[in-house]
Amino acid sequence: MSLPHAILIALLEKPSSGLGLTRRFDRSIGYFWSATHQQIYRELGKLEAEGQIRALPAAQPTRGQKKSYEVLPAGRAELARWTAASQDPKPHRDAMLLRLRAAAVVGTAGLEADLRRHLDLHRRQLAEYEEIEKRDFPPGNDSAQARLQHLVLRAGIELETFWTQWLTEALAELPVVEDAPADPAP
Amino acid sequence: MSLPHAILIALLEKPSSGLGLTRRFDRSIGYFWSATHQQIYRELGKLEAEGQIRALPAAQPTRGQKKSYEVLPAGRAELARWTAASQDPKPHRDAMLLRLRAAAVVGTAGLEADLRRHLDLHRRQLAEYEEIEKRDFPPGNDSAQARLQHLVLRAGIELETFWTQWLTEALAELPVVEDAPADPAP
DNA sequence: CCTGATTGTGCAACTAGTTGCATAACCCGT
DNA sequence: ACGGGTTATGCAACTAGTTGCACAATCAGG
Repeated sequence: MSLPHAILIALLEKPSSGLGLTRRFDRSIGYFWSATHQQIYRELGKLEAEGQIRALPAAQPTRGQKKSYEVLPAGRAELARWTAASQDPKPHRDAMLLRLRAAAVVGTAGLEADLRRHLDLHRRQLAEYEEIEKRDFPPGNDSAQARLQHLVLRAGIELETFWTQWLTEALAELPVVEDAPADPAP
Repeated sequence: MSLPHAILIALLEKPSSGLGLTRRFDRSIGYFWSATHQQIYRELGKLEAEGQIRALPAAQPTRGQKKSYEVLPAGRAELARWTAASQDPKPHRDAMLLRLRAAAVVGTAGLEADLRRHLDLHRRQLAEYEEIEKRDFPPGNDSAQARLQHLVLRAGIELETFWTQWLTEALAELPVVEDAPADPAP
């Protein structure tokens, strides 16, 4: 149950509206957590009801009106509690690894195009993270906060680097095995 | 929707019962997909109803009876179709990255113990994968099937390697930023 | 033999995340 | 002042995964 905490972090870093949060989850926050706007609105409602956040006064909080939230002390306390609590790592699931393993039994036919597409997506993501790094973490800024945030961004960068390398290797393996033993061969 | 396909792969590699599958998902299959026994039994039921797999005859398929399944042609075809189909990568979510980012705002108090615990878990996982590599992929075996399976295992090994390095770095950052102190126990 | 642990299968309820759609205001060009 | 795009908020239904429990068969030890 981490989405509410991701939202608390984002709001502590900068109070925002639902859509503002959605945009930030699509961009920089995306390298450690992702969420759709529906999840975010639902969670904002819950967090407000629980007294962990509150809407900043602006005008009527009617529909179609921008409504910004800030974190209350209770929310900060809950976040600190959660951060320090022991948690088991969630099991990983990766469909691309699964598909490669499937290709070992049913053949690699049709796989190459999507491998290339994923490689491209990961390269773009990597480029974007490196852009963020250049912009937000220039050498010399060594405040404790910045170092921790940079560490998290580095994880994103290194994971994307891994995937681009791995997908490149996978593509190199493909042509060698280009057969499709689709049916039970005698 | 990948669990049924993970099961098809596992059954193609070796027909098994529900519990057998559960064990394999906990072990070697775990580096690309994980599932609980309840998920597996539910999915086996569905796959059988759809005619993608069938129970091997053994005795009465009553409760408490071991019941093994094998993949039917329809199942193999569906797996080949799924493998070749274009799929978007799922967004990643990692609670530990989230907690580090939280620590940048609410302090790192209480985090160290769990970082160490995770580091230990990833080291063990890495050792286990390297054991599998030594056992199942000795140098020289260069069949197409083996190369693809090895590639997938390498992904697991390299990801675990990344995490052990990253967590080590994270631990190195901690003492420097020990703010929000309550009762530090050195 | 009976008993209690282990193996093996399974249901039901819950939690988290996704998809599809609805609605309202506001902004801009004609 | 009107029609169409964009911004912003939100509900409802669905899918996937998790948790907690139930229950039958089998097997080992007293």
